Amino acid sequence: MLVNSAVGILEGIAQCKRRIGMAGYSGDGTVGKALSVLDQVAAFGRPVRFVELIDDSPFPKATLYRFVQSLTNQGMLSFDPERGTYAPGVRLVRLAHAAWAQSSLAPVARPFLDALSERLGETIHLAQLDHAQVLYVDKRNAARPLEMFSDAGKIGPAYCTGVGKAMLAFMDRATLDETVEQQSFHRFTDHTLSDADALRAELTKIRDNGYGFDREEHEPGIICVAVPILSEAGRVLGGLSVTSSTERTNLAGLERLVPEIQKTAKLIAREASAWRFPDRVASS
Amino acid sequence: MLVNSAVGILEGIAQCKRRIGMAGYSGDGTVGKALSVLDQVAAFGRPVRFVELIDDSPFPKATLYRFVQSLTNQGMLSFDPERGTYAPGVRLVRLAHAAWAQSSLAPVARPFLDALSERLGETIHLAQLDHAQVLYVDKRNAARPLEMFSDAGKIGPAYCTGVGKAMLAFMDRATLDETVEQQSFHRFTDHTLSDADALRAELTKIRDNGYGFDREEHEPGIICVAVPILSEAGRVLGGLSVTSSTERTNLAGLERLVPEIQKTAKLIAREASAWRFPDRVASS
DNA sequence: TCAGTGAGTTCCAAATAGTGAAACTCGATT
DNA sequence: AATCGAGTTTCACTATTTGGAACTCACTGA
Repeated sequence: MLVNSAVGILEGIAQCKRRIGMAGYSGDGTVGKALSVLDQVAAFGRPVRFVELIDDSPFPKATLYRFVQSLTNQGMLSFDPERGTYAPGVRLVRLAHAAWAQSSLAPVARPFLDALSERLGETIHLAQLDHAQVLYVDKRNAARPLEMFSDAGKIGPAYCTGVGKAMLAFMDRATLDETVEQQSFHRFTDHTLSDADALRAELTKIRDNGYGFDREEHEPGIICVAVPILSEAGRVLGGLSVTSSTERTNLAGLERLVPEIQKTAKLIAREASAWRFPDRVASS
Repeated sequence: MLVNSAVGILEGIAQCKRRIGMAGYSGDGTVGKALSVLDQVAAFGRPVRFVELIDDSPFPKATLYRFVQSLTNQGMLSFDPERGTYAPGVRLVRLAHAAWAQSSLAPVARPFLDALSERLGETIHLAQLDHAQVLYVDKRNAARPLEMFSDAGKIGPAYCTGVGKAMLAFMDRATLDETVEQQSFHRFTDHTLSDADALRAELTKIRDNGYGFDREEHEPGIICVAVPILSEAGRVLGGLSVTSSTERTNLAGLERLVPEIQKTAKLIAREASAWRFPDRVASS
């Protein structure tokens, strides 16, 4: 299921480009621009030369050069002097540790995922939305124990994954519109929903049912069922999915797991809202 | 061993502040300033309110406010509207995945760590230097399989950990001086080396031996033996350590493992150079 | 050996974007 | 109703960023 994530990344870039192309990107001044360079480097998936960056950058040479310098000084990029290449820097790993521990559902959800995994014996994904993409923050694999960053941090398209659609289905209207706008609708398989209308129709069904499927939409032979993780107020916190293959089961088989999955999603949601950091002693 | 890392972080902040205090910090313009805010948020270790940030920030309210806004828009910080708190954002997790895969020793070292772990049955750490601190990029735990970001991304002090000292011992003179300069020499235990001279003497011994110990210097009862991972040119790529407790073994016991550990370090180094791994992890 | 090329780096005047004191909003507290 | 403090916005001032252009340097091929 995650095999195609490289494609997902490429789409991500394509999307970025489009946005950049038109009317000035992100909009957060110098900081936003510099961070877009970080993304660009990360998206290459391999150490990258300065020229490669300049080739499709909205910034003029000198400007890009200074960004890259700054980011390197800051440890956000690491520079290989022998090859003259840049890669995302280790400082990010330190920061991500904090992010994962504080801003992701993963630490809270861990025991529940463990339990669900043990009971179902299938591959489980815990995901959140990062911009318009699905970001996998934890995973349980039937076969082998999870592997560090190799799984967490991966991204995938929102419009054609179970978790993606489950999360989209429960978003508020404004955010949804914005997010749908940014989907690439690349046709991974014959079953991929290929336009916004088809997606919206599907989302309506998912909202009604409370769960949704991935019907080999991302990868042939791979199916999954997913539910949203919702806060008490109804805000989308993340998504939870169980993945299998058409060889091992079918949609009906997955559907039978829904109550179990929903129960886990509820437990995670409850724990997430309960998991308040010690409130500061009111000094007044 | 990692329990005290919060203290390490706090020291890190203290160091930063000192540098900021004098002659304008990092020096990378707006980008550097904004990133220092990111660090500040991450260092709290919990979601943090705007006031808490302003309390010890070198920036005026409005300026800090804009930074926080930009970072939040960019997904580098996530904002909890219910609580009014900021935490490092999930975008970092995505970026770190790329960093970990491309700029760290971890992917390359994985099979060797697995093998060593299986053979020794003790806790193993793989670390690199990030600025003046030890950054753990992978870990094997005797008891349970490693856990995602919960371990990778943690940081610790360089002057009182096995891996830290092993790496320092083999650094070139200039970088070493600079790095020693930045150590806090906080006394975690009675055994902690508490000044630069003691550290330098210890480093000389480690350089001569080719390996070094942590003699309960960071945490009472916790001992470890560590070796550097050196490129063919003799540059420090990282460090590898085996940790245990005084209850289970002693320094002599750990010392017997050295050949095994060194062999693994060599294998990792060879594989890393084969991958033509970037020489320097941190900035120049 | 010497132009030619292209990656990477530096320069500087013009323009933009960042700065920060102060004022304002809004909700909670007295 | 008045006070307080967190968070947000404003705006004149100015420091920073911008980006075209020129430069260095290593490499290539005649």
